[in-house]
Amino acid sequence: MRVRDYSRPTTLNPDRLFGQVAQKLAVAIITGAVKAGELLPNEDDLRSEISVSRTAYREAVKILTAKGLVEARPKSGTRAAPRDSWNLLDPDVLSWHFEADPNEKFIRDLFELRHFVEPSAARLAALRRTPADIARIEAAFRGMTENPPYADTTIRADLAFHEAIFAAAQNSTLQCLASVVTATIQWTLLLKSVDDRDFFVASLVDHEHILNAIIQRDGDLAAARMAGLVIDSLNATLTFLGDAVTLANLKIAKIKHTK
Amino acid sequence: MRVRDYSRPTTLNPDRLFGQVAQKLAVAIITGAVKAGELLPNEDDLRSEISVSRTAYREAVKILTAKGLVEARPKSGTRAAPRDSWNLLDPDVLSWHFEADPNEKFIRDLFELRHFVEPSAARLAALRRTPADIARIEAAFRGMTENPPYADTTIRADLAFHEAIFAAAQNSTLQCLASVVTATIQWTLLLKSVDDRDFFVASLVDHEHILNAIIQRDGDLAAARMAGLVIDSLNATLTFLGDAVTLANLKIAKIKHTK
DNA sequence: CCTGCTCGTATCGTATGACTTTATCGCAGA
DNA sequence: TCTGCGATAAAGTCATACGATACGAGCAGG
Repeated sequence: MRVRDYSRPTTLNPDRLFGQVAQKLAVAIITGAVKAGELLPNEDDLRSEISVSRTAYREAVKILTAKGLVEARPKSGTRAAPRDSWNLLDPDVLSWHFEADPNEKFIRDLFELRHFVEPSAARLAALRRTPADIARIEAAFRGMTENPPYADTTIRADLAFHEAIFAAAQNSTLQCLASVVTATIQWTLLLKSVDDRDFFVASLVDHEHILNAIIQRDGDLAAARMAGLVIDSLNATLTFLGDAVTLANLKIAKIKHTK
Repeated sequence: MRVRDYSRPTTLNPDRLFGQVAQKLAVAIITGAVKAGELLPNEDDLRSEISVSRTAYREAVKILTAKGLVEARPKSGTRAAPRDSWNLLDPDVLSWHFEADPNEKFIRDLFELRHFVEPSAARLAALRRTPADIARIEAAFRGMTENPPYADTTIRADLAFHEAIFAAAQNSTLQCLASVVTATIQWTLLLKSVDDRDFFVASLVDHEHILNAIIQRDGDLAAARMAGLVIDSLNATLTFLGDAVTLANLKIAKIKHTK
């Protein structure tokens, strides 16, 4: 899929071997290429894909185990785990989903969760923000206005805007959900009708309103406007999601966009 | 701390060597015994604690890396990561916190997040529940009423009650936050004034109200009553949290309780 | 023919030693 | 003082070996 991944490098150094193996296996599980049955036999995998040692393979499996994607039992083998035991909120698991065909239910679930959480985060941010928080949010907003609509720096600024709001909420556990928000934003960028200037401008206005509400310490307003922004994003995303979306469509869309 | 851990065995087979090492290291990081600096040198740890091979040690480190607790860089060493890069919502990370002194800010954060999320989950459950969901929630509720107040089975039923509600909400990503709820419940049991019959009875009534609201498909009511239950839990928990709580106090409290 | 026991095999867990890669730090030279 | 190169330390990778055990196949007995 080769989606530009804006998430900071968390676990999987893509240049490290075990990270590559982990991602490869993870994608195989997420796409459903490997169901909830046996994993590709150790040695077969080693031999066919890239010849890696048992060490690298096992460390990759340990990473997947830690994220709930596989269950290794002493002698029965290493099986892919059922979906409801995956740590779907793990940043790596979220980003691995970009390598698979878009799953409409999953994306809807993500937006639903975001819709529950991010307005609350905005409310807290309005009530608790420090001057430093304001500065950080404003800086991110400036990054969105001073760069071309869908440029790389603009997108990063957008993600930084939302992360800064979560940080301003001063709740360490809530902050872990910022990765859910950034994931939905990336899904929107990927799925919505491309080069949509109107959407961009409207989104910019939404962001400004949120920023102002936070500056004014108006928690309810910040929450309401954040909720509105989430709804708008979801709608923009769903324009594409209605049809059966596959990697093939997406590639076509991206090609159209670039040329 | 030796808290009875009610979370289902996720990653860390406690009988497996790498799991023990991972937990030991994780607790050292969470308690702050290891700051955001170097980890205990590889060989030292191997030699002093339990002599484990490099294999086991490295696999433990990989688990911690996957959960964001440590960052391993080729030459600079394996350092404990700053707290804001931990996956605090990971079930294992949550349960490892029970091995450390209670951190009031952290527990408040957990409750705050729960207060944002669980009422929404209850609302969705009321709107989307299937007959099977109802049966599951009812079974859990019966488990709470038909057993002695703070018995093991009762506590498990309590946790099952909340998990069943999340399941009924039919949102895979939301469901991952059920572990946050179960963690707060365990913190409550650990911290509140023990053998508090009044609290138990009141809690039982709250649970019944929530169950009825879900049966009646009244989303708003279910959400409101769930919010109330969360607030009550928090208050019961904070009666103890006001003072400086240490493992020592807790042990005393538990001893008092048992004799 | 069916049941049950035993043994072999596959696979994970653990251990060990050696070699490679990479990034940091310090030294030397400009 | 600044620059750059090399020594070095730690993680990463590989190969190999052995132990333990769950599962299944095959054999023996009813």
